[in-house]
Amino acid sequence: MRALRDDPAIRLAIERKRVSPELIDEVLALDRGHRDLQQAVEQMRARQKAASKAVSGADSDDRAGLVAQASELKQELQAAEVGLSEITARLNELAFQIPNPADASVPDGGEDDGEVLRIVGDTPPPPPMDHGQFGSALGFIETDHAVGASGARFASLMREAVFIEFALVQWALQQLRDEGFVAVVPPTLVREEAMVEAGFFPTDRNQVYAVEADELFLVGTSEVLLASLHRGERLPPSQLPARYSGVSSCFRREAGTYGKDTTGIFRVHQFDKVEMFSFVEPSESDAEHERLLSIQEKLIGLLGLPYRVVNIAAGDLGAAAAKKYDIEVWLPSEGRYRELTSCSNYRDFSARRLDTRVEGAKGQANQFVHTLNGTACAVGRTLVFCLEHYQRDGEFIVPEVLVPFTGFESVTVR
RNA sequence: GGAGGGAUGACCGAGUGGCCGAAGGUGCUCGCCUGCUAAGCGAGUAGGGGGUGUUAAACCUCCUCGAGGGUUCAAAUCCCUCUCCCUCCGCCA
Repeated sequence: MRALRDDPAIRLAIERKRVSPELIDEVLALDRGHRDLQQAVEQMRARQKAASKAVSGADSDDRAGLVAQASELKQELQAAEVGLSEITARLNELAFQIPNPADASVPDGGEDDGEVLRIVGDTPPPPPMDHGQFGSALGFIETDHAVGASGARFASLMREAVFIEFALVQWALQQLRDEGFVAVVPPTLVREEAMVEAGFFPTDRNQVYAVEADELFLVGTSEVLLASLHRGERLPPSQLPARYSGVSSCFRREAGTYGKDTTGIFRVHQFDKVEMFSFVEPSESDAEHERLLSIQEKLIGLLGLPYRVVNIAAGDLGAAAAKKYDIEVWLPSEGRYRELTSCSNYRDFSARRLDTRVEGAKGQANQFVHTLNGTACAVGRTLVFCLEHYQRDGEFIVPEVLVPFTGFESVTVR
């Protein structure tokens, strides 16, 4: 990453993510200074080592003098090392704030500047009830007690909704198994280290719940654990691509969203999600990105939901993503498209932090793998869309593909 | 929660202050030998950072023996902290 300091294109790609040029300048300057100092320190260390080595061969007459000499070099070395570690620490701190550069195919701009790639399906008018009202009427969504026990943005799913929830999970997992994904139920509490390596900290720290007493963090997505599956490993090329599907509850503080989506369960602190994660050869990551997207489109298509695909603009990308597609589904009660899934190519951003590499061909250096992730099924939110699109005269019709898993075809308001 | 034991290269395993980036073995690669197979013989075989170099080769240098810190002229080896694994006891299932 720092090796790409000389490529002006990279710099531009980073600046498109709304990073101040001053930060980049400072990092580059620090880097220059760091390397110079490192050279100097290494030379001193080499001399010191040589002096120290001379001691072992010397007989007792010379010994005292040689030790004194080595000792002196040691003093100088230590002084220089202090300077080096200071500059290293500062460099690291700043360098960690530099996001993954945006891909060339990513549009400029912010939240509203995403490029709509395609639109699939019709946009029906609002149903009689929005998903919250309908969910309550069906006895699917219970918030009163949940708010009392846990606070705003928490809810219980009840009755048939629970079976629909697990039907979605089961169905999605089976689809992914057919696509070659290895299913994983990972831990949802992780150490800080895991958050950093997966690329969430420091940037998204305020979105994460912390369990202070044990210094653990509740994951916002199973991606964190899936990423760590090959941490520190050098994979033989034959093991790639490696694809995993994770199921877990996800916890998000949703800081900074006060007043948004306060009705129903569109935006809650806790939800279940089936996630896809791929480790691939660097040359394969663009193709894999399209592949993950096509799986998402297939799943949403099978559920019969109308959607559009958006290529997210540079300023709206997270730190780790070089490129991201969101699939937004039409939410009839609001008369607009709302995000259901997203799918990112991190390239080697988190692979560097995780130290996950592929072995190079004979004589070639090992390379960092590329990692990608995408939502297969955000269960709660999928239910939201289904509650609006499958509302027929006060009756909820179970999407056809889920019926084998639920064992019932519809639910009537009681 | 209490008491011990451990973590070394792809793997097994030696190594209690300098000659250790690391014996030996297995595996793997290359070569030889053999009519195929097995056996045998010889050689090679860690990763990462920085630098010189037009790419590559090559070379220089530093770091890495679970992680981090300390002692020392010198640490795989001594001290401290942490993580993980194993055994025993307790506890809960």
